[in-house]
Parts: sequence; structure tokens; C-alpha cells
Amino acid sequence: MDKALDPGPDELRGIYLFSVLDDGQLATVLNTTRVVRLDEGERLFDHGQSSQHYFFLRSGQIKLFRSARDGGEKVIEIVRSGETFAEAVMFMEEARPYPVSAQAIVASELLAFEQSSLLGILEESSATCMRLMAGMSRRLRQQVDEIDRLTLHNATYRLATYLLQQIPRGVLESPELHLTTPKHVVASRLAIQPETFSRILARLAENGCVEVHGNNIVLTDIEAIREIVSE
Amino acid sequence: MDKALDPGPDELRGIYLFSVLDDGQLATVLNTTRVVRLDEGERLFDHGQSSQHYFFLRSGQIKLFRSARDGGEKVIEIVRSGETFAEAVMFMEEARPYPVSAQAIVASELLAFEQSSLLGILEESSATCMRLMAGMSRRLRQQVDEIDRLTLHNATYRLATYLLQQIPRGVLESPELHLTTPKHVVASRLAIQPETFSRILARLAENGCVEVHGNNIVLTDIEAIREIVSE
DNA sequence: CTTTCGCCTTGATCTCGATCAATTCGCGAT
DNA sequence: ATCGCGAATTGATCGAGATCAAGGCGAAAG
Repeated sequence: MDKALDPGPDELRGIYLFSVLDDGQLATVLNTTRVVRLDEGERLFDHGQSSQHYFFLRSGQIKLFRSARDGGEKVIEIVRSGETFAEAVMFMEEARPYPVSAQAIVASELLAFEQSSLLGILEESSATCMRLMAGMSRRLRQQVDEIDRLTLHNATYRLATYLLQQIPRGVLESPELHLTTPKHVVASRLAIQPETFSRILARLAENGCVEVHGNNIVLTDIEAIREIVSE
Repeated sequence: MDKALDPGPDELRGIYLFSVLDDGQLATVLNTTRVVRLDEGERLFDHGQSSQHYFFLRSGQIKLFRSARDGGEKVIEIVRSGETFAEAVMFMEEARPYPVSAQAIVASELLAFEQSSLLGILEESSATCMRLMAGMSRRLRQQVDEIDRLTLHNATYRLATYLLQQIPRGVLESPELHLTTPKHVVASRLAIQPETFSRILARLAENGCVEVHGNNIVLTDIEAIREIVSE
């Protein structure tokens, strides 16, 4: 197992939020950055909890979710390595409560940044403001897309959309994909029960759209899947 | 009918985005601001259309919505007078397409601001950046709440929540409220069909929770309604 | 190798809300 | 007042997906 590396300036510059900072600003951030390791299933924060940090996921997978009183759970987002999250929370007033809970799907390693350090930098760097606003704007749009899918489209459409999004980048003629996330988590992400998820996937297999071998899925008929998504 | 008033500095200062600008900055915005009037049912912009402006609603009501190919429609938000909208779109890359369509529910009057004027100001005013980010952060959270309601709760819960939100501000002991928006639009906002909306309201009336007189609704048993919302 | 446990799958049934259909209501125009 | 039309209500039926209930299957532990 690799030893936890302390973060350096180079790693931080690779993060969109910090890519335009000067050396002094970067040092300020670095000073208050901590490495956090989570075991599988471990909680990072809970919905409603007062927030002090925002995060960068070095490796692993984190689910952001909401819980209902009856035990029901909705995964809002699956965070993958290389992504930042909870950076928009610091602008909430008062206690800045996290709007979701965060839990490691697999053992994960992250960087935890203090909100205060970035707030100071934002005062000086309008370029960083712009980057942050661009990120928030993009997320806002994704949420609208999500509501669109949830209300205007059925479960099969949502699953088909998800499959198409999971096609590895740049590989046009590789219809093979590997689910790195447990199916029941993906199901929750798509607001589908695990049983229904399984059935829909089975039906797609019957129709010759996909071949399922455990977590490996071959999209044998991408066009047919695109058909489902385009009405 | 009132004549359209040209906007002045005082009106703009009342808008959270502009409240901390100096006179020069305000003049810059004012220079490129236009008054827009819409008749009932008139479109302001369409989903996917390249955006040039963001807006302040002086009077009337605007619905922001998504359309499906089959004619289905989901109202994402009902904009009420005194609110701004589409100010987050300008940070999208490329053509900055509007993520939703906008249509007047009733005759409306708005101010249209050019994106370019604000972008310039944001470079100078980090305080304005902060205000904008706070607004975006709040909206982001509302969207998460919305997804929570859509996936973890049923139609009755959503309607009950809406009723409670419509109680006039500050009036603790006034359980009377007036629906200023057609019921089928509210239904779409809640992702409910008009027929189901009507039936749920009828059932709440049977149970003595509300009294319905056309668009006037009396919450005769607020506690019972709160009960529905809290599980 | 075998046990165990969690995840996934498959089957049977149920239910909430959608859909189809028919009035009725409300309001602006003639 | 009456007509006409869109909104709202009410009734009857339908269906996608949830729920309840068993198995099956693979990976980690003994």
C-alpha cells in the first residue's frame, strides 16, 4: 500500500480552483490542507452538519446522498477521483450546513481544505472567482438536467443515459465498460430500486442492446441505446 | 395602465447583485439595461438558445421550464416579482445556452441586463462576486432539496410542503392564502398531473386540513399539514 | 474446501399516480 | 344574457415501478 503523500504545490495547481494562484496564495492553502483517509463505508460528513472544509478526492469514490426518515436513501452524486466537492457550501449563511451526507463507497484518500483560506484568496483573485462561478454554474445546469430526467423520463431512459455517459472518454469504438460502483448505488443515483435496475438491465440484454457479465457491460448495440435516449 | 418607467439607480440598488456598486459601475449597467414587456403566454427565451442577458422581474410572473418531445412540460421554477434569474448562465462556456425556457404566466415587465456589463464589474468588485456566489449557492441547495422531494417523498408531501411555503411572510396566524398561479402550473412545478393535484387537494379538504374556494385556500389545520411534511 | 454474508437476480403482487373520458365551472367576448 | 373556450373537477381504468419474498452467486474468512 502506498504511503500517504503530503500534498505539494504541483498537485494543487492541477485542481481547477487553484490553477491560477501565485506561489504565496498557494502556500496559504497548502498550510491548512490536511490529508484524510476513509475506509469503505466511513462517513466524511452528515447532512445538516456545520461545514468547515471542502474537498478534493485523490483516490477512491465518495457518494453524496440524502436520507429519508424511513431509511430510504437517494444518492445525489458519485464523486470520482480528481474531482472537488462541497466548495459551494462556504457561501451559505450562518452555520453553512452541508446539504448532503458524504460516505466512502470504497477506501478513499482526500485533501481537506479550510474554507477560510479560499475566502481570503477570492477577495484578491477575481480569476479564481470566475473559475469557481463557472464550476457552480455547470453544476446548477446538471441539476436541472437531473430534474428533467427524473420528471420527464422513465427509468429505462435514465439507465440508458447513464450507460452512455459511462463510455470511456475518447474511445469511440469501445462499447465495453466496467461498473466501478456497486449496482445498488448506481440504482439509487438514478432513483431506481435495485430490483427494477436489475430487471431493466435484463430486458436490455434480451433486446440485444447489451451483454452483462457481472460488472462488465458490453454495449452491443449503441445505436439502439441512443434510440431510447432520443425518445 | 401605467407607463413603463425607465429604470433608475435607486431601483437597481435594490437588487442584491447591484447593491454594493459605486455610481460609475451602476451607470455602466444602466446604460445597457432595457425594459421588456411580455404579454401573457409570451416567450422570453427558449431552452438551448444562446444567452445574452439576465433579468430582473419588475412585475408579473415567469415560469422557467423544460419540455419533452411528447409535449410534456416540467416547470422548474416560478419566478415572482422582485427576483432575478438567468444570472448564472453567463459563466457557461461557448454559446452559454439557457438551460430552461422562460414564458410569462401573466403579463409581465422586466429589466434585461447585458452579461458583458456585469462580467466587467465582477473583475473589479469581489464583494459583488461574493453576492453572486451566495445566490448561486442558495439555488444549488434548493435544487438538492427539490431532488430530495421528488425522489424520497410522494405527491401529497410535495403539495403540503408547497402550501406551507406559500403562507404569507410574517403572518403567523393567517392560514389563508391565495394561489396567484394557475393550478396546472403549480402542479407541473410539483411534478404532479393536474387531475392528481385536484384529487389530493380534495382529500386534504375531506380530512379537514384545508378549505378550498377556487384559488383561495384556508389552511384550517396547519398542524395536520405539518404532520404530513414531517413524516 | 466450506461457510457465511452481502449483493444481485428473479418471481408474484400491490399501489400510487398517470391516463382516458366526461362534465362542470368561470370568465371574457359577442 | 348567452356563447365559447380553457381550466378544473370527478370518475373509471391502466400501468410503471415499488414492495414483498425467495433463491443464486461470488468473494472473503475460517
